[in-house]
Amino acid sequence: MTDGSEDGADEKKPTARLGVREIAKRVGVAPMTVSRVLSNPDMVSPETRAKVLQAIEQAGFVPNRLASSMRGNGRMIGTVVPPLINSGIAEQVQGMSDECHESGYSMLLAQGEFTQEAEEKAIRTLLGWRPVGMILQSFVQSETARALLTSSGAPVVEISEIKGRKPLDMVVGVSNFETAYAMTMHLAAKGYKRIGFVSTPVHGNDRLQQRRTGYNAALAELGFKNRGDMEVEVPITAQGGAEALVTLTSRHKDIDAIFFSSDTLAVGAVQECHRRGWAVPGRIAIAGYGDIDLAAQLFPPLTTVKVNRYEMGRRAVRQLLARLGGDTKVPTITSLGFEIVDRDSA
Amino acid sequence: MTDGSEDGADEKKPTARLGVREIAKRVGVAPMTVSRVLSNPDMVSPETRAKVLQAIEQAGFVPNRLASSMRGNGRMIGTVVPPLINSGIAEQVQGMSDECHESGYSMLLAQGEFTQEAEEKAIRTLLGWRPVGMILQSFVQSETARALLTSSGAPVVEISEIKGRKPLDMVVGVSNFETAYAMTMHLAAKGYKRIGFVSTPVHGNDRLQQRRTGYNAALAELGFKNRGDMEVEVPITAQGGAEALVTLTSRHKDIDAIFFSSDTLAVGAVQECHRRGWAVPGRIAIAGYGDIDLAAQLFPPLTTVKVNRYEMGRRAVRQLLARLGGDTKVPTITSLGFEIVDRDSA
DNA sequence: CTGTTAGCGCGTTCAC
DNA sequence: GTGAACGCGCTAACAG
Repeated sequence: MTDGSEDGADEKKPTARLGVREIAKRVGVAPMTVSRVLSNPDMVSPETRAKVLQAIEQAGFVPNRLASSMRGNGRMIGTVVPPLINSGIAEQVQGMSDECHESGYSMLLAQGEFTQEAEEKAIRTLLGWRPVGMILQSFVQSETARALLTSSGAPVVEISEIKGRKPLDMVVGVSNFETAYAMTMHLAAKGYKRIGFVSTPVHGNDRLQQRRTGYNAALAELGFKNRGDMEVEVPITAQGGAEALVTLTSRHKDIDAIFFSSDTLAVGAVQECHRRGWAVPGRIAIAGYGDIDLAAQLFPPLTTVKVNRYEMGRRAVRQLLARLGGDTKVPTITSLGFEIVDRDSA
Repeated sequence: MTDGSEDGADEKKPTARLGVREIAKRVGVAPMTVSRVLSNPDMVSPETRAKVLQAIEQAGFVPNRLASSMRGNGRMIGTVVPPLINSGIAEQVQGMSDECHESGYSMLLAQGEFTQEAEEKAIRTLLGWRPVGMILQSFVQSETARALLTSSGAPVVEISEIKGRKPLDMVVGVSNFETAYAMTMHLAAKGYKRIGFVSTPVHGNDRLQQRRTGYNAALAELGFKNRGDMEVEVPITAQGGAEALVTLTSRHKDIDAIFFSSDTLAVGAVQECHRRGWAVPGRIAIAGYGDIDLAAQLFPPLTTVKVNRYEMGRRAVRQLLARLGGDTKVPTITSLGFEIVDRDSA
């Protein structure tokens, strides 16, 4: 049944499946020895080791990590992220990926901006692979998902808002409230008195919610007015930013500054200003969030909130690995700093 | 040894590991029945099925895909991609991811721009997970890696240059040669006579190599000169684009157009022009590649080459799945179209 | 240092 | 429609 090409003899099937077993047979040692060469080379005598390694090389043998994982030696980290396009998430993924590979782990990726059901499904799928740890890009919404995560026993890092809801396990992030509060105050300090706020849809996104809250907290403290009419939600595209600018400036003739919750939006708005011949910040000041690569090069250079997304990704993985390494006093919450980068656009 | 908390009695360990076995026991059926409920529900009587599903739900059981994979029922696709930042690759990843999840597959991601050794290592790691298929973002360089891939038996899609080296298996992509040739001709047709070319480092990147070749082929056909001094390589950042603009314009006072191999670079160059008060395209024309979201919103709107990266990602996965589904006459090469988007910057 | 034994969770015969 | 037994590739634990 297996292969009809050779005689029925039981010797030397040409297609014998490659495994530690087969390698062991070829070298004349026990499978366990091969396994040790792979994971604890020091426990094997140099000569044996050399012979085994050579056989492995020559056979093109790649150890089966599925089997290792089943025996409790998993090296996979599962992660679910929002859409990569325009969002700055790409840098986080890069950071996670770099850190993972440097430590010999692989990264399983699931994507989507989530309804509770979709989030739950993604998490369920990931958990099916029995990852040794999970990294999520926001607080988990669904109760079922939280239960699943907990009972999986895998450590979890949420990259999210630092304050607020009780984390499932560990959190890495910045206080979005603080950043937005700080930027709003910064704009006020520079003399702007009518400050608008533009973001992508906040529903179900605790980071954006906190930014909006921070903005409003600052306004309240300053005694500035906002009956909700200083805020707009748009899709995360340059066009969205341009449209928000139009909406807000036509709604409020005297608006003098707009704080965008994403550099992508801010860049779009600046282009719209050029198109209309409006001076930035003369006619209207523009501030962004994220400090993307383009921000410093933009004309005029963009005032923005700098958060080190790449580092956030790395940290998340590092915390996970520390916990896995048995480090019992890994911090539950890691708050990365941020910076208000004051350039010319505001 | 397993758990010291309960009495030594052999009944009802509270932490009995959850598997089909355990679910089966709770419902009072055989493990196989549970398995069938999961994969071939129709083979089980409705009442039994309902009971099983309920037990699964209530226990929070997530089937172990590692085990399924070991039995030849894998649902994982491995992929190695260049850095996500600024590169437009994010859209491809999004496309792959969407298509994967819609079809019930998971995506294992490895990253890096590659030396041969790094590429080989990444591929080896991925193959360790026994993916049912692999998607690579360029032609595989290393002979060893090619051998590994081949002997793994997994179908492979290279997202790459369409023409040139013989593909390992399947290819999805555009002809970068054609696109660059077309854009260069387009610029010439609009009257530009001194056309420069800027790209990120082409070494080891067949797509960029083909773009440069296409550009040069067009120049030659047009009778335009380029002794290599009309070309510059810079990092893939907005700043890189700005610097390339400066380099090229100071080297050639009469240069009248620059074709950037990436929109990111072109956007940076346009900002530099604003800074210098140069009219675009009056003083110098700028063309990009990729048609990123910002391109259409840029001031002035960017003339660029549009390739549907998201769709490329989806197609790659679809080809893989078609092959896996037993479709024997899956095309080996899929060439997606492209479009010269003529806007105002050139 | 090396070999032996047992079993991870599931799918797959092949009987009933 | 259902169940029992075996094996996938690897490795922890214990001998030798």
